[in-house]
Order: sequence, then C-alpha cells, then structure tokens
Amino acid sequence: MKPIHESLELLNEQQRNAVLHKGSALLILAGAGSGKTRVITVKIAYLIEELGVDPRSILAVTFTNKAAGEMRERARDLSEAAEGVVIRTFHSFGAWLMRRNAAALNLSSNFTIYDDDDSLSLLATLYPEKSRQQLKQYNTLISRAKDSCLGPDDSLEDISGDPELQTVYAAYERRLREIGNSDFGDLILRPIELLQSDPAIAERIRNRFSVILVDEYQDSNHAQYRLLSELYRPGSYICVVGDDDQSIYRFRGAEVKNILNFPELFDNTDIIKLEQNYRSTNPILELAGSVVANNQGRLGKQLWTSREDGALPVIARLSDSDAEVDYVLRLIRDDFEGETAILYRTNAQSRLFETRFLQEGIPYRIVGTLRFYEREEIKDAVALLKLIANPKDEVSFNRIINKPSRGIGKSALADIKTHLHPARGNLVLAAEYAMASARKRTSTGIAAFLDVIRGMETQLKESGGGHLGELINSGLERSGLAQYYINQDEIAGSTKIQNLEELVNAASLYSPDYEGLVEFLEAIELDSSREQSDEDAMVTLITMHNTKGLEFDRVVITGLEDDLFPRADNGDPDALEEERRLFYVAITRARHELHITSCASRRIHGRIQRLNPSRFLGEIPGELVEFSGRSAPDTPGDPSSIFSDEDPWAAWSRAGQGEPGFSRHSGGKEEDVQGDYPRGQAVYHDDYGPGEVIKSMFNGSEEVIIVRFQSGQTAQFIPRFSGIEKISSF
DNA sequence: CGTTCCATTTTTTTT
DNA sequence: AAATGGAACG
Repeated sequence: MKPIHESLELLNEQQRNAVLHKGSALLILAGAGSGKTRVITVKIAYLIEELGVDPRSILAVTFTNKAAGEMRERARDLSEAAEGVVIRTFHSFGAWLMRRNAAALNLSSNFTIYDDDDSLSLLATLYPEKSRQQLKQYNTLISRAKDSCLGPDDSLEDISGDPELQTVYAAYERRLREIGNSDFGDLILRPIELLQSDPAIAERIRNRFSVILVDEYQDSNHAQYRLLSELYRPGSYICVVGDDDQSIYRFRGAEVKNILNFPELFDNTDIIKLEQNYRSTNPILELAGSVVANNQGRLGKQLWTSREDGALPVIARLSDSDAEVDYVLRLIRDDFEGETAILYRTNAQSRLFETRFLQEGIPYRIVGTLRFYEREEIKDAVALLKLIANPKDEVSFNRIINKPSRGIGKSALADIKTHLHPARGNLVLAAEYAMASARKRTSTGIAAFLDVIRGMETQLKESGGGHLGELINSGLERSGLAQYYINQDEIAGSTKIQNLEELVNAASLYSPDYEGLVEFLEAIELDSSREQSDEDAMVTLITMHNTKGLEFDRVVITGLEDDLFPRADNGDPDALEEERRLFYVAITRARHELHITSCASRRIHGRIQRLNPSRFLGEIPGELVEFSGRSAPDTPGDPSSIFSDEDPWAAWSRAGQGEPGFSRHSGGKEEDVQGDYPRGQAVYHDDYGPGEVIKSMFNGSEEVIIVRFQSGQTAQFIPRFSGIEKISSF
C-alpha cells in the first residue's frame, strides 16, 4: 500500500485542494472524467490516515450499489482502515438506519421492501376497479410526493392537480403501514422522521457521523437533501460532489437546485471546480461541450484535456435498425484494443443487438435490462420468502396463494380476508381459519398452501448448516412452482427454471435463518442491477442512464432519432434539456473513439416507422464530426435511396454546418394510402358510436385506421377485426 | 374456477 | 412485439 503522500502527489492542484480542504462544507463541481471518485477515495484515506478520523464516523453516500462497491474497493486499496467507513447508497443507508431503529419507528425489524411493482399490486388490491394504467400513474405520483418529502396530509398541488391523489395516497400509505413493509420512498422518509421525532436517537446518529461525503449530488431529490440536513450538525463536515450538466434523474424527483443552492443551505461553503478531464480525447470533449452549450441555466464549466490527439467522432446515418446492428458488428470485428459499449435510450433497443450477438457468437455483457428480479418466476419465489419474513404481506400473499392453481379464486380469497384478525393481520393464519367454512376444493387448496408455508418455516427454524438457497429450493418444490415452470419452459421454450436456479445460487451466500433471509431480501430489492456477464466480453450493452460514472474505450450511441432520443414529448423545455444532458453524459463516457448512429426507420410497437434524425444532431457543428456513408459500411448497394429526395442529411451536408432546423421529412411520417377506409370516411362503432376516419395506413397488407368519434375520443382499429361499419354520413 | 381468445393499447429512464 | 382487460367457454 502506498503512503498517502504519494497518492496526493499524483493529484492536480484542484484535486489536492479538495482532498486537503478543512472547514465545515465543501461543494466540488466536478466535470465528467475529472477524477472525482479518486478525490473522494483519497479524501477518505487522508481523513483516516493523516487526520486520525475514526473510519466509523465517516459516511459516504453514492448513487448506485455499483458505485458504492467501487468506492469501497478503491478506498480500501488506499487505506485498510477504510473498511470501517459506511459506504452506501441513500436507500441502503436508509434501510440500515431503519433496521437498527425499527422499534422507534413502530416497525418490525424484519420488514421487507416493496419495489415499484409491489406498490402497484398494493394499489390494485385497494382499487380493483381502476385500470392498471391509472394505478401506475398514481404510483408514480405517490413516489414523486415521497421524493419531495410530502405525506398524504400535505398539499400535493405541486405534484398533480388530480383531486383524488390525496385519497389514494392516504389509503396506500395506511395499508402499507398496516402491512408493516416499506417502499423506496420510505427508505428516505422514515429515517428523516426518526431523526426529527426521537431526540435521543437523533443525537446518537448525528454524533456518530461527523463526516458526510456525497457523490452524484446533482441527482439527489428533496427528501435526500432533507435527510442530509437532519444528519448534519454544527461541527460536522459535509462534502458533496456533483455536476449540474450530468443531472439526468429529474423524472425521479432529482433537483438540480440542491447543488445550486448548496452554498446557501450549508454555512461557510467552499467551492472547488475540477475541470481537467483525464478520460477523453480532445475531439470527444469538444463535441460534448458543443452539445451541452445548448442548455440554459447551467453553472458553466469548461472541460479541457492535455490530450490533443484523437479521431473525430463519427456520425453514421443508417437505413434501419438492422443496418445499425450491422454497423456495430463491423466495428466490433475491426481490430480495436479495448472495450466497446453500445448505448441506447430504452432497454427495448438492446434486443436486436442481443439476438444478433448470440447468433454470431459474440460474447457480450448486458447491464440492467429486463431486470432479473422483476421476472415473473423470480418474483414468485421471492414472494414466498417475503411472506415467510412478514405474514402480513398482502401483496406477496395474493401473488402466490393460488399459484400454481389450487382452486382458490376471487371469492375464496375474499373469504380469507374476512378472517383477518384486525390487529395482527396475519394472512397465513386467516387462510387457516377460513378453511373450516370453505368448500372442499378450496380447503384442500388452502391446506396445500399452508403445507408449503409451514414446511418452509420449520426448515428455517431447524436449519443447521446449509444455506438459504435450500430454503428456496424446497419452497419451489413443495409449492409445485418448480413443476409449473418446468412445464412452461417446455411449452414456451423459456428458461425460467434456469433463472430460478440462478436465484438459488444468489441465495446460497446467505445463512439459512431469519437474519439471512431478511438480509437477502434487502439485497435483492436494493441492488437489482445484476449484470449478466460473459467474463471475456469486450462489448457492453447498456442504457445511457446506467453509464453514469462508467467509462469505455469506445462508445457507440445508438438511436439518435426524434421521438426516441430526445424523447421529450410534451414540449417541456426542461425535459428537453435533461435529454440533452443525457446525451452529454453518453458522449463523455468515451475514452478514445465515439460513434453516433441514427436510423431512418425503425420498428416501433411492431410497426415500421419512419423517423427524423434527432434534433441533437442538428445542433452539432459539422466540423466537429466525420460522416460515415449513408448506409451500413458493408452494404455496397444503396438501401438509403428511398430517402433520396428529401434526405435531411443531404441538406445538412450541403449546408456544411449543423444549422438548426435543417429540412426534415415533410409533414406526417406516413403517407395515407388508399384503402377501404380512406380519410374522411364516416364509420360507426358499437361502443364508440359514429365517427370519421382521420388517418389510414397499412401494416403490411393490413389496413389500420384511426377514427375520431363524435364523442371527441380517438381510437385505432383494424377494420377487418373490429366491428366497425361504414356509414354514409352523420 | 380456470383457460383461451380477442381487440386494443403501449411514459422511457431507476433507487 | 408484448401487455392488458374483457368475454366466452368448458
């Protein structure tokens, strides 16, 4: 291990100032690739080794578990004592506080955490008559309220104008507390509550953490700021690191103003800017700078590098998403030293790449996507565990009581709920009581279900040796879920059993007792970012959001098409700026080489659609980039000829510069084609009544029409299937 | 009660 | 392409 002085000497002046800074509050404005993780880790080591700070009194908060893991490792490399530092994400720190002080919060210490999907299910049990879509909206609004530190009794006007939100939120919150579990928002809110309501505990916690370090502060939300300010007391030291240009989580309640107002909120704040970039070549940085310069309301930083070398970023205009995959494949097959990352805006875009990579035998790593723990079979198995941990967990109970089918339907379920002890709320017991009055089919089903639960409970109590994976295994066997999914796999060719085995593997690291169970459940709820990786993969598939904090030798940013990226739909200028920051983040991930692709058409919702090039491309000065051919590099023909006349790229190239507002595809994206139901045709629909065709198009040979009805509603139909009739007029 | 079929619709990003 | 929610059927 190097002495701390050596690490300090390797830093530039600003970085060193940040490490050595003393005082009460420090704001580090750190541009992309300016070595901020390095600064934080060296600072941790410096505090411990040079200033003699007790590692246990240092709290370091990061944004993702991945970042936390990396920070832990790097800090430990610098100082063994850094082992004792509490390095966690906001949420995992919140959960940590809650478990240790569960009693004060009126919680059982084995409470489990509901993810978004679970919250939605809870809402569905409260409002069975509402549509899934509606409930999803309420779910997001409730999360947003919690992000802003608002309870069901506070004014929610800033969140939404929906008058019903208050009621829904209140009902949700009450039920969640009855069950005794918590959602993501609670992991921040309840610790705040704890610090505000219990002076003794608050005092203890504040005394423990005299140094608070926060990474990615630009993506903290109001509640997280409140938590920090509750933890902070005069005499403590707080240091936050962030970059206003990299704020990309506004949709989750992140407030850039947290970073902008930091100096006013914490007394005697010093500010240090880190502007030297150590990651990227100059052409890449220049492009990044020109992109983000289009945003208003930024603090303004100028990144620079001493590396003058490097190729110009390449923009490739491609005919469709297949050509995009071809383009990427060709890049990968070039001899290139280093790792390549394929970036996209939405997870769905990864599929085309995945299938081709599998076909071609290219090892790849995929981060995030179709998150493992959100898969049906995994959620089923986890529901079994959650119900063991907390038998009041209605969401988990509903999920598995009748899976596989045990003859317990809607009415039987309702009957079980009537046997609930109002105070205890134990659903397993309620099911047992309900058996007596139930009809035979149902009571046999309940008996089978109780067998599963009791069997698992016994196993948990008696377990000597072994591991938690065995509990899952026997639960799956006993419940019949194992067989159920074996059958499904055979019919559908899926790999659900494989996934379940993977879950068992993950659980095998935990001890087969209640502590192990609770630990495991917390780990999987908070760290859903399991990456499926091939060890020697030189290609990574990842969303732009997930690249935060990462870097790659070569980056390909795909799908630069309007409506896909930027996605800004409602004309909200702030949303557009956020998308632009996301573009900035994506660009600055690249060390040596950068490619940007844009397709003229792409399959969306199963239908091929023409797309305009992203408006972001129009903002790029032509001399900062190089253009790749108009088609996939290895396709000699000219598949792009279909764009010949109004090719906006031609216009752009002619202009030489990226003039904003270069020509786009004219008007509508698809021409109306003459079908049986031309525009203007009057029609009648049994449910909607009379209406008029406002758009007609073809999906293959299938005619699809959009109708505006007299009621004002619009809807889309396939005339051949729906009972829609032509009428003369109305 | 459970399954299958049909018409219709689809906010994307994540702790 | 995939999900949702209703209806129809066994």
